[in-house]
Amino acid sequence: MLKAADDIMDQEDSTSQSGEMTSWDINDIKLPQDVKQTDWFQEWPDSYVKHIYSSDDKNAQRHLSSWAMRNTNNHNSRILKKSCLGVVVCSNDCSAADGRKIYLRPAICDKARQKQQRKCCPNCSGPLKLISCRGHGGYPVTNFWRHEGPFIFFQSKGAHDHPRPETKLEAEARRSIQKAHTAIAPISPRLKRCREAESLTGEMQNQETLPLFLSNQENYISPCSFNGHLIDKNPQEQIINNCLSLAKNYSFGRSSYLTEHSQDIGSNKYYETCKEIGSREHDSGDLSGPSVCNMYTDYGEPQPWNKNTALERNPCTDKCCNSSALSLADLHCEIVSSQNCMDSSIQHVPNIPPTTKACYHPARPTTGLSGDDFYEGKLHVNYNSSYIPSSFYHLSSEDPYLIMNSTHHHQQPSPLSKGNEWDFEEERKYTNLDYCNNEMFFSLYPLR
DNA sequence: AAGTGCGGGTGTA
DNA sequence: TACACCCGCACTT
Repeated sequence: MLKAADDIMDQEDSTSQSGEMTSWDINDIKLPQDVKQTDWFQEWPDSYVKHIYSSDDKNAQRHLSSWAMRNTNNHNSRILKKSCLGVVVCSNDCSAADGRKIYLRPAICDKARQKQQRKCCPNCSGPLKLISCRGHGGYPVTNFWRHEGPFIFFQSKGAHDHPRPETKLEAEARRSIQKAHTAIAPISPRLKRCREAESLTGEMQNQETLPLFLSNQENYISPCSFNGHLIDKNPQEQIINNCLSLAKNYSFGRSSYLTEHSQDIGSNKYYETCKEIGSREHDSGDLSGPSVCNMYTDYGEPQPWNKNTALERNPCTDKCCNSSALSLADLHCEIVSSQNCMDSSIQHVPNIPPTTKACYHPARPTTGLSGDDFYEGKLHVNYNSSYIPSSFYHLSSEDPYLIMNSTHHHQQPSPLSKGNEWDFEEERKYTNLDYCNNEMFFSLYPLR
């Protein structure tokens, strides 16, 4: 049955994302060698798809997926096989205040997953349950990875029949948040138990429990440096620093503009506004803070469970933008208190509505940020050509991202700018915006 | 602690 | 034979 289904799907899916013929199967003795174009990494591969990634693609190297995939032994050391674990939901089918359901990421480790299912729902404290994936003839969807020369071949079999769990990043982020929160605020044993559950499972994907770490600056009172160096080293500030680090990694680029004008993303208006912001900050002469590059990409096709995807880009044009140059220096933040950091000053930004699909441009160039950086949440630092806060472009509207709500902006001189002057045109040159035109959405949202 | 990859082993169709 | 799945181990994060 599975074989028959696969055969049908293979026939239907004759081309890959980049247009390469996919008349191959992961089990073929010989895979295509004359691949002219590799695919962009797919964060949410679904259905019977095949992709050919460059062996330089870090995400592909690590066989990453935002689905919760566990290793499956297929007794073939040349082909790595992974199967989907599904999604963890609340047995009570509870909803958050905003109506959204709880979709937690199953722990990959068997032991951790068992432990996870003994915990309670972070929303209603009800029991959690694991919805197994049965999208491949009643069995879990399987992903196959095979490294062949300069390429990494990927094949997915089956269509996920369950909602998307939170991403690994989100799960990790919330674990950290929860640890911080737990450390800051003493809690009741019951609440503690639930928070432990949240730490294990990641919290629900809703606006109540995925907080924004950095709030309006008006609320801040005590400063801390934030480029890996804390001014104060007391535990509370350590926690705050962690909190901010997460925000740094996950939230940059979620500017208020982006949030408020998501419908403009990808438009000339968006581009011009971003440019204007850059110019305004330059004019202000405030070059002490970081510059943040917002790059919105959304090349994914609507998914059954969520209509937006991230990290799905076209590689053919990406190279033209991969030398983006921006600087990110110290992030100076001010914090009212640890509690405010975690609670009152925390803000959620609504999901970017489906209107962002308006910027779906399969053949358009995007950023030079690799998906790898998204997963790692680290910076691209290449003083030859780039210095990029790299997690910024993960702007999948599905995810309850953390957004930096910044009303004051700093700007750090680009290593490639002339002296201390902000030269957007120069920046644009280095970032190949002329090539990318307005496909690369570029904004500067320094933080104070 | 959890994630990841590998590989031995078993059960089923 | 192919596939799913369990388990333990080693290594990484």
